[in-house]
Amino acid sequence: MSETGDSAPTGEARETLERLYDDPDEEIRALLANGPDEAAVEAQYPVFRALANEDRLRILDALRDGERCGCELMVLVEAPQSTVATHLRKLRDDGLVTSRKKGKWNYYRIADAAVMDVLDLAVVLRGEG
Amino acid sequence: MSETGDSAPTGEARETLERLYDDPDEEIRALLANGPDEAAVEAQYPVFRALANEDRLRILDALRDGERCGCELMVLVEAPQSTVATHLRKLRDDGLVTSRKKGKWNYYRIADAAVMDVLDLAVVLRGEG
DNA sequence: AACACGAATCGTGCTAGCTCGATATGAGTG
DNA sequence: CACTCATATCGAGCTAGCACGATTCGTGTT
Repeated sequence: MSETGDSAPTGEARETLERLYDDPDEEIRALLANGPDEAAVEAQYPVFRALANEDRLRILDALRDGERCGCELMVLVEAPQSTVATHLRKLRDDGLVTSRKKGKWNYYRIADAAVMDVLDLAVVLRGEG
Repeated sequence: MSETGDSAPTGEARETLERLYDDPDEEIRALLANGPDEAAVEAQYPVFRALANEDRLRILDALRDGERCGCELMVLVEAPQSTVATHLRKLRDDGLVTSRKKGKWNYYRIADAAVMDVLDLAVVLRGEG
C-alpha cells in the first residue's frame, strides 16, 4: 500500500494523463472509477494459479467423467506419488476438487460444474485465436 | 517422452491398479482411454498461465468496458511502465487482448468475449466454495 | 534534424512454485 | 500388534516467472 491506498495519480503518471485528456480532472476521476475490481481479482487469482499447471489440468481433465482415486490419477498423469498428492492438495485447497475417503483410498472429484465450464472456455479461446 | 509415448503402466503403478480392480487388463485399458486430453491441456495451459497474475487480472478487469492505452493502464495497476508493458506483451502473445496503434499511443482491448466469461466463472467458483 | 514522449525490450536480482526422494500417517489385514 | 499399502507431508534443489531500472525504438512536433 502507498500513502492513501488507491487512487490519486501523482507526478509523472498524472502528467501523462493530462497530456492525454482534454478535461484531465474529470476524466481521471472516471478512469479510476472504472478501475480494477480488487474483490474480483482476489477471487480469480487463486483459481487461475491453481489451473496454471499442466499436471493439474491433466488431473481435472481425467476427473471430467467421474471420481478417481489417487493411484489412478498417478497413472494418468505419469508422475510420482508425492508429486500427484501435492497437486491434489492444491486443487482441494483452492476448491476445485473435493475428496472422499473410502478405506485406504481417497477418491477425488470435480467440485463444481463451473470448473468444467472454465476449462471448456479456455479451449474455445484458443480455437478462435 | 518415455519409451512408447503414453499408456502401458508398468511396475509399481501397475501392481497398485491390479489390486484395485477386479479385471485389471480391461479396466486399465478403460482408464487410459478416459485419460487426459493432451490437445486440450496444450490449449488451456497458456491461457491459465497468462491469467495467473494479479496485475494481469487487474488489466483485464480494467479493459472490460472498452479499450485503454498503455499509460492509462499503468495508472490503473499502479506499476511502472516497463512492468505494465511486459504484462501487456504476455496478454497479447497469448491472445487475450489485441492492440491497436494510434499515433504514439497503443490501445489495448479484450480480444474475445469468452475472456470475460472465464473471468466471471472464476468469481462464481469462489462464491460457491 | 533535434527533440519529446509513449511504448517495447534488455539485463539483473529476486521469489514463488515445481519436483521428487524420504519419511510420516492412518486404515486395513493376518 | 506387526505388517502392508495408499496417501500425506517434509525438505532440498532447481527453474520459471516477476519486478523494474536502463536503454532502445518509433512516431509526432517544431
